[in-house]
Amino acid sequence: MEFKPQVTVTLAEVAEAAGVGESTVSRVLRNHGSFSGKTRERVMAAVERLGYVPNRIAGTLASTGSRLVAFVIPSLSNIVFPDVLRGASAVLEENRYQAVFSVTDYDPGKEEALAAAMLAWRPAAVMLAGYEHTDGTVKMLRASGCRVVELLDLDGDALDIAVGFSNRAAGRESAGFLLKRGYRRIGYVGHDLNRDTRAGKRFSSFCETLEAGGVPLVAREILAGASSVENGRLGLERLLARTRDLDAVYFSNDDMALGGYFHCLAEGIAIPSKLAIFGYNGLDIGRAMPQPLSTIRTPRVSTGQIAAQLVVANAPPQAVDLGFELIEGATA
Amino acid sequence: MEFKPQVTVTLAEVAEAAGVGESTVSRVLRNHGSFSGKTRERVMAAVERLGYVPNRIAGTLASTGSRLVAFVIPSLSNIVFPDVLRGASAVLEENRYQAVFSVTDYDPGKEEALAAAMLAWRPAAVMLAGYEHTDGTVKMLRASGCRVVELLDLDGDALDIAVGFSNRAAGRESAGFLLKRGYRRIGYVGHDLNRDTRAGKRFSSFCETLEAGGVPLVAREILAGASSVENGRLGLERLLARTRDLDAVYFSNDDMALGGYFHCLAEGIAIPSKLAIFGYNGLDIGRAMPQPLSTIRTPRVSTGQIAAQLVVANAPPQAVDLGFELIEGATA
DNA sequence: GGATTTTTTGGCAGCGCTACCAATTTGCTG
DNA sequence: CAGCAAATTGGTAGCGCTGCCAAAAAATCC
Repeated sequence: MEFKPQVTVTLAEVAEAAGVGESTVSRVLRNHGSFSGKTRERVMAAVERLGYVPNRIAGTLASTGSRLVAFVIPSLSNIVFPDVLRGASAVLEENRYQAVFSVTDYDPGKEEALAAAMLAWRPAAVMLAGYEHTDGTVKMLRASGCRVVELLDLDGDALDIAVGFSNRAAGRESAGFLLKRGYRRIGYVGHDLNRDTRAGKRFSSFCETLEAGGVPLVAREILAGASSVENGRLGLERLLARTRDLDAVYFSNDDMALGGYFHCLAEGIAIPSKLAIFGYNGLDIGRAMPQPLSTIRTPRVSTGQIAAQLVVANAPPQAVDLGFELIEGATA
Repeated sequence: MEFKPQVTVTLAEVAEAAGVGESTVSRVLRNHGSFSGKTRERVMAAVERLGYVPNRIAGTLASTGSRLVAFVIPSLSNIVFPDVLRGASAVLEENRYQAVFSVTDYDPGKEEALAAAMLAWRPAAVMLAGYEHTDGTVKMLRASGCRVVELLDLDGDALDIAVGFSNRAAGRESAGFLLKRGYRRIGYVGHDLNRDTRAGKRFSSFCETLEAGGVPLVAREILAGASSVENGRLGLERLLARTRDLDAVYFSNDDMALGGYFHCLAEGIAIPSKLAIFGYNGLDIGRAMPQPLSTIRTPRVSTGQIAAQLVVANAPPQAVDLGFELIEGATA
């Protein structure tokens, strides 16, 4: 079946079929400029009859500004990014923008290569996670002249637009909450921090806050892989095997925390009396647990929405703090 | 900062700077055709010096075939689709293809509109979920001449390429498993089936198999919203409130099943002795549960990978059955 | 060394569309 | 009905690149 035909109908053919000029067809189709109702009908009839689909590649090349928005994201496994994409894509679709994406696997070098590939499409904007980019990436983005949006981080200097919240503040508040609740032997279970720099920021400010409170972190278990339920479970198991008497554990993410929760369930460790658990992200899943997860709810979808809105509106450079919400839950 | 400059360096400028012709630069950059090592160096130096980024829009227009792959997916909340994108994007990136996507919210009308918008970019292929498309969508895709890949379903006739597995078979095997285990009062908790037609197919063949086994479905609870942990919990609660003595419940998805599991935990309902739970998808989370979830593991990532590989290789029309795996788990 | 063959190279016509400008038609005013 | 403004319309030059072809340069052969 579908092999090579590719019988492309062009604007010129529509114009001829409708008996009008090319520019008239173009104006009607974009609903831009003026034309009579009768002309409009003739053109639309021809479009319909020929099954014409405008060629946006050609249109973009001929005009200025592309209605493409490029996302260069670290991962699709970490639910954060699909959530951001979801928020953004709804807004973009409404405004007839098109989203393109690629995945860096938290590798700054790959980010640079992919950003370059993206720029080749001359997007209206490039959206990236956070502030940690190679010099090459920064230079390229600066030179490109296209809008740059850095997402989900506010601890640093934005290249252009930034939308998100402070991960440091999130770490700080998490620690403050645990301190306030009276926990004194606190541990940490996390995934690879070198790659996920936002998790790294949360962790370091968490530790600082604990120290400032006179209750430094007792132990940590950092797993090489990605954030996952399985790793959370494994991490807590290892941590507890090594360190006795912990009374609370901070997890780098809700899925990790859920894994820890499962471990406690399986081992009969009472939560929170014997061990408290605190997560990060505020996934829906945490609310459905028998004991709602204590965590920080982050504005993932709205980060995407706001970012997209700013791009569509061609807003001036700015940093938008969407904040986050500490959820007390029942696990800490 | 970044406001309007957009100082675009063009191929012609690079050619001039390198003291060679445009086509020579083009050949060097694409590593296509022949040129001497010395020329190569001169060109690369000029590219470097000017910070030239090729314009793929122009390149695509001038050449034939676009290296863009369009995904028209129902949702980004349902983890299935990020997983598919993940598998596909890795393969596409390796082959210098670019992924573009948009989200239909399980709305066939929106699918048609978005597919049309996608086609305007003249992609090499369009990837869609399943076989249920409007006549308009089908006609458009057929006429477009671009490759069409239908994902995650094999119960129907493919337009061109199909990659996935049979949802009917999955429903059948799930039912067969529960029957074999001796469950006799079986219920169902699911999300909106009109929208998610693949879940609908699983459900109907599940019911047929139960009936064939002489043990028809006892009760069902179908929630309006999307598949989620919260809805699973709520759904099971409602189902049990209405129908007593169920001994097993089939959920439309693992996250729904997890919600059901949480409900049982909270209510002290013993699993599986008092109530068995069976899911669908085989998410990682199911393996980390204190009692591993009984479910069907679907090849989500590899569906994306294979689909992308076939497109990149411009393979002939075919249907690829990736199968699925029934995981016995401990909840049923 | 001259004749061929092979490798490199540059020129230029589009790809399908939009932006700009000028030409034409229509509508109104007095 | 002339006279002018406003609304429509068509022509056409690119947008930046690739593909084709022919010219030029280098390599090979007898």
